[in-house]
Amino acid sequence: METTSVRVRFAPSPTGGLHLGGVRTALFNYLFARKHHGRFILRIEDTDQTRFVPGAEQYIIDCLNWCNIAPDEGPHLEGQFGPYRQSERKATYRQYAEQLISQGNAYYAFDTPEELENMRNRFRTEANPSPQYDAKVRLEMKNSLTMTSEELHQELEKKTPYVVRIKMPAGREILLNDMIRGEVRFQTDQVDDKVLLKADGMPTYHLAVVADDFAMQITHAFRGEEWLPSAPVHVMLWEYLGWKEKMPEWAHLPLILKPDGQGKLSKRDGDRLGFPVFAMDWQDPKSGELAKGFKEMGFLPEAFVNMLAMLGWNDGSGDEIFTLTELAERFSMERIQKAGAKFDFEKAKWFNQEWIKKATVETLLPLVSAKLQENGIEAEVERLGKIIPMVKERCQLLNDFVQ
RNA sequence: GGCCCGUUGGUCAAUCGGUUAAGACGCCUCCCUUUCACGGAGGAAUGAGGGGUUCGAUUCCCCUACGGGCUACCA
Repeated sequence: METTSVRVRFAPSPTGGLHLGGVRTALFNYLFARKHHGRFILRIEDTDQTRFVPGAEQYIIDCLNWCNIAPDEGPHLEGQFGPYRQSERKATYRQYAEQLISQGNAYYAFDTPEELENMRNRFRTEANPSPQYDAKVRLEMKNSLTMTSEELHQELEKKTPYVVRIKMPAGREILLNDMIRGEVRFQTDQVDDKVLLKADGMPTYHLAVVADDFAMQITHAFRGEEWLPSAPVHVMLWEYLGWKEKMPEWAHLPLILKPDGQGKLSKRDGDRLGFPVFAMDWQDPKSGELAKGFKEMGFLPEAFVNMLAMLGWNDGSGDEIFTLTELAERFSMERIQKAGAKFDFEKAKWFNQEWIKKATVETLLPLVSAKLQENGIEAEVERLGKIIPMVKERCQLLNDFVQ
């Protein structure tokens, strides 16, 4: 049946440059789709109007194209599951939020930011530094669970700003079967009543992923490990909305860590240690600040993608140099590492060197001559064609040809 | 603090109860080479700690330690 075919999505927010971890998530989605002859979808999660950055969406598409992992469906393509931009699906989210409210699985909350702050201050103790809006406190807050229906109608009538929160059930255990981690269990009492619909009418990530993964018939949902703690919210939503049988299989990918020290790799680490963390150059339209990309630094896309695939995954053979097609053939979620991996720029350069050695003069020639031109050097094609094979053995980066 | 995830050399990592615990990057030594690189031959370097289970644990279970993530009307 058609409906059982694999559909996966890469769902970034258009908030800036495309980070290594983001590209790798996209890559694993792509590889999985190719391996299973499925569809790879790009969905733009632009629900946070305050963080929206113009140009970021096109930039993401450009990065995927450069990496040769172009999506099959997306905002820039035809597709029967659109729109592929969440800002354009706004109406559907509200509809689901209202459905949840009428079912008693969600509620209106009128607490102002100040009131929330007060609540946190009031409940904050040494033992509980960050109090949550959960079953214990929701009955003390200003929401449709604590108001009479008259009060509720009044507030709604007055157009008082509100959010919609999920009502997490009490005393339940939620079991998540993660393709990488196996069974993960959560107690519903430990998770708070997350906001589903914001005061501006936009959904939060939580509502949007579930609604869209359902609408777009996503069969396997891969995302970074930072999402694991909110997975129980998503599972509850799939259940509340009555789609539990259609819930995708989850996989939470390990993080890419700083080469030194600890923690997630950030753009700052790249600046500090002298390597890029974005796929391509990214210029922030506001500050004008330019962040270097692997492409501009002289990486071949084949090498970049190869390197990323091997960061947290291997096929068990010990081989390391693979084309995208070979990767797709050998790829399996089960062989993805559970622990985060420290990024090693030296190893990344080695991958590039291997790919430069493998590359033919024909593929290198236009790239090298472009590099030379960037540096104001004009070179005859014929001469270049002779020089490249002589020097490519000693080049780690495309930029090394310039010297 | 709570919840969740993780832990094999400096780094990426193989091993799916029995191995002299692969391989790669980096590092070191030597060879090749006018230099660098490439290539070749070697070398140093690893199972966090403690309990179990088992004839036998890196591998399975528990505890501890350590690391990471989350704890927003951000994703």
